[in-house]
Amino acid sequence: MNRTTSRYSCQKELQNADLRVTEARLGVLAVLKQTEKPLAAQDVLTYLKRHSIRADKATVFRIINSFAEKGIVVPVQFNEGRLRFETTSKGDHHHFVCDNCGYIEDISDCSITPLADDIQKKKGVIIRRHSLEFFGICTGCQK
Amino acid sequence: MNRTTSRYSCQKELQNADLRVTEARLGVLAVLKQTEKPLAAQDVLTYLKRHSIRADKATVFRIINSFAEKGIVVPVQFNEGRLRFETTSKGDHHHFVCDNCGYIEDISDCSITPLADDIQKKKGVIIRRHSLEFFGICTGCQK
DNA sequence: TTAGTTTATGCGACTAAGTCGCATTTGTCA
DNA sequence: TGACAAATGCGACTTAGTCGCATAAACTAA
Repeated sequence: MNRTTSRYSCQKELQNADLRVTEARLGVLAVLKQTEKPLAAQDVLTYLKRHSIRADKATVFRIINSFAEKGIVVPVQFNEGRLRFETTSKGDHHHFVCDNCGYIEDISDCSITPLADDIQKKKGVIIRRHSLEFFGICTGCQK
Repeated sequence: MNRTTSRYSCQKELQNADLRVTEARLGVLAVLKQTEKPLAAQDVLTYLKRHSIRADKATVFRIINSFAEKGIVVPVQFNEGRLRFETTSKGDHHHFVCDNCGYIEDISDCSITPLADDIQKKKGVIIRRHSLEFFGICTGCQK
């Protein structure tokens, strides 16, 4: 576990977000921070169980929702019938999802910001967030 | 009901897609074609009931899935915990969704195709579809 | 037009994601 | 340390979506 997922740094992050520090919240934050791909609530729950952190399903959902409200995580969806979440600390990026094997790859070299600015000007709306996902076949599944 | 949602044109479209023509399918296709914004299965079901077209929930899901397989509709997701669908006849476009009132606006003057091409080349993946949604506050909710 | 085959549908049961209320426990701060 | 507010566990619940199976309807060819 590196600096950004240490217990201490997670603790500070929760406090900065005005959230009480609990075992469950530390665990949820840690797994979301140390995992590459966006996680569904069920994945988080499994991780917590494996690390002997007691937390109910409802609690995990409540924690994730509170993180989302505070802007610590954002929802991501891959047409799976459930939401995934990832930390905002990863910065603005997008995803490629393989339709065949579910492989997820981050796409970071693709800026949408100018497009968003353009839309804001033309339509008069305020854009706070966007989601861009590409679906197709990964290199492995092409063989 | 105009030319593109007439019973006859829907009938032809189903036949072209190699799908049997049934009342339920005609109804689902018609409502998806004549509605501006993407619809959830429940919305379709409500429309069918209102038009006295008898169709079970499972049937509607099966119909929508078969349409998606044939490329007649594509899934759209707004972080709602359910999928919406819209006809592909609307062409490549994206959406702005108001976080406050749920208002949906089509964004058509925003081309992602060059970006997708770029990613395909760089990463070696094949991109078949993408989804781009903007979330924020619509003009009405800013007042 | 009809008989026969294939496919779609209705029904009901089921799963999985996510929510909610309420009693209890835990974190925080004075 | 004690009081209060907030978080949690539990269980019931809702909603999206799926599945199997018997029946009904659509297509095909004669």
